[in-house]
Amino acid sequence: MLPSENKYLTNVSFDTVIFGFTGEELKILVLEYQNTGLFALPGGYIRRDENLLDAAKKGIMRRTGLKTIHLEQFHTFGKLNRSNPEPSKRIAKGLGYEMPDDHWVLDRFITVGYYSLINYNEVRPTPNKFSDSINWYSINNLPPLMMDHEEIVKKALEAIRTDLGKKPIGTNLLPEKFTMKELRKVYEAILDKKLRRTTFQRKILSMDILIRHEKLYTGAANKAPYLYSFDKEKIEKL
Amino acid sequence: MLPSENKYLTNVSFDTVIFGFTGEELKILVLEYQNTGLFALPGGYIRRDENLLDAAKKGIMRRTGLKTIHLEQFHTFGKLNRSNPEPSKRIAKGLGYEMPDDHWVLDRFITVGYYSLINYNEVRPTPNKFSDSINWYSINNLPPLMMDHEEIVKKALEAIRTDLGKKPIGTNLLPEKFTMKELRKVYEAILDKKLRRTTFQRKILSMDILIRHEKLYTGAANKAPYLYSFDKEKIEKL
DNA sequence: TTATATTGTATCAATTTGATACAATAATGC
DNA sequence: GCATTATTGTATCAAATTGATACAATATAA
Repeated sequence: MLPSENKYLTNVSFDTVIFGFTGEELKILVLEYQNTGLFALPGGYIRRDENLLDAAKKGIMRRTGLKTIHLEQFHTFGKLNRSNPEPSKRIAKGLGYEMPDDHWVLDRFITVGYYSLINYNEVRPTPNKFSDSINWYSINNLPPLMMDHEEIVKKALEAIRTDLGKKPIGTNLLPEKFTMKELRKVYEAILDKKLRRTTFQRKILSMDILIRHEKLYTGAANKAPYLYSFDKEKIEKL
Repeated sequence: MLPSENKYLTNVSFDTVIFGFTGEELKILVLEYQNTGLFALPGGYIRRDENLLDAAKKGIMRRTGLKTIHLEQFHTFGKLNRSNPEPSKRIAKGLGYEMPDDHWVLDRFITVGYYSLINYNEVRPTPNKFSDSINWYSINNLPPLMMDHEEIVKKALEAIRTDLGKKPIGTNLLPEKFTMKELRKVYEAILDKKLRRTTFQRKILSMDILIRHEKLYTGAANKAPYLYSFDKEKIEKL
C-alpha cells in the first residue's frame, strides 16, 4: 500500500492523559485490551483529512462521551525504542486477527502527548472495539502501562504542575459551582502537597477570576461556605 | 515505494529555531533556497534508525558547525493546512529536478518544533545542498517565512520566555565568561523589556549559580566589571 | 589630580507571603 | 432557646521579597 492510499498518516499518533478529580485525588483514564493484560493510554491515529488537534479531540470525545473538551499538548515522544510491534500484535491476536508483519500500525510511531482535565462525574468511559474496558485509576496506583506510556503520564503531570501557575486549571475539573475548599483540594491533588487555607483563599480571590454565588448548606454543623464559579470573561483576558 | 522501504519516517519532520545573541539583540538562523526566494527554518526528516531528538541534533550540528548542542522541544504543529507541496516543488525545480507528485516529501507533514540557544560567535552557518544561504536575522526583522514557520518562531519565543523563569537560559548564549551587564542584556533581549540593573544583579546573585572571576578591563574610563561563569554543578542540582 | 561613566552594594519603602488569631456562622444536643 | 462544635471568611502582624534610590569604589582620559 502506498502511504497516500492509507486513510491515516503513518508513523504519527497521539496519546492522551485524561485527568479527573474525585474530590480527593487525581485519576486518569486507562484502557485495557481484551485477552492481553495490556494497559494503555487512550490514543489513536490522525486521518489525512483532519487536524492533529481535532483527531485527538475526536478520540477523547468518543472515549468519554463529552461533547466539548479542552486539550493541551505537552510533549512529543520520538525515541527509537518506544516503538514495539509486539503489543499491537498481541492486541490483534486477542481479538482473533493475525496481523501481517508489514501492517502500518506495526511500524515505528512518534506520538504527540495531550492532556485534558475533565469533570469526573460527567464522564461515561466508553471502550472502543479493541479494548475490554476503560477505567479511572488513581495516579498513585496505576497498572503497569505498555510501551512508554508511564513516561508519558509522568511528563503530563509535570506539565500540569507548571501550567497551574499560569492558567486557572481547575475550570474543567470541577462542576460549574464549587466551594473554595474544593478548589484548594484540586490544587493540592495536582501539586501533591498541602496548601495553607488562608493564603490560598487570599491569593485566588486577589486574582479576581471568581464570581461569588449563594452559600452551600450541606447540613454540617458549621458555617456554610460560599459557592464560586470562574469568571470566564476575565479568564479570557489573562 | 512501501513506507518501510523509505530510509526516513513519513509524515513527520522537525523544525528548529536557533537563537543567537549578538550582544544587543536576538537573532535566528534562517535559510534561503536557491532560485526560489523561499525562506525557511532549518529542519529535516527523521531516519528510521535514529531517535527524534538525535535527528534534530544532527541536523543542527551540520547547519552550525557546533559539536555539542542543547535542544528544547516546545510544540508540535499538525494543522491540516500547514502542509503544502508547492514550496517543495519549487525548491526541487530551483535545483533543476522535477519532483513526481507522489514523492513522500510532498505528502502532509506533522512537524516537531525545537529551539536552541547558542553562542553567536562560535557558529559557522553552513548551507545544505538544497539551500543557497543560511543567515542570522533579527527576530524583529525576519524575511517572510514559508508555510507556518512564522507561527513556529512565535511559539518558540513564547516558550523561551516562560522557560527563562525556570532554567538559567543564558548558559549557551554567552561565552564561558561574561559580565553581569551582558547577562542582563540577554534577559532583556528575550523578554523584550528593560530590567532594573540593581534588582537583576541581586536576584541572579542570590540564586547562587554564578562563579565570580577576575575583572574585565576594557579600557573604558570607569570601574571594571567582574567576569562571571555559570556554576554547572549547582545548576544540575536545581 | 580632577572629571566621568559605570559598577557593586547598601538602604529604606512598598508589596507580597507566611503564620496566627478571631469573629461569624450552621447545625446539634440539651 | 442556648451553649457547643466544626468550619469559614477575614484581619492582623511578622517575615521575606521586590522596587527605587543613593552612594562609595573604581578605571581611564583629560
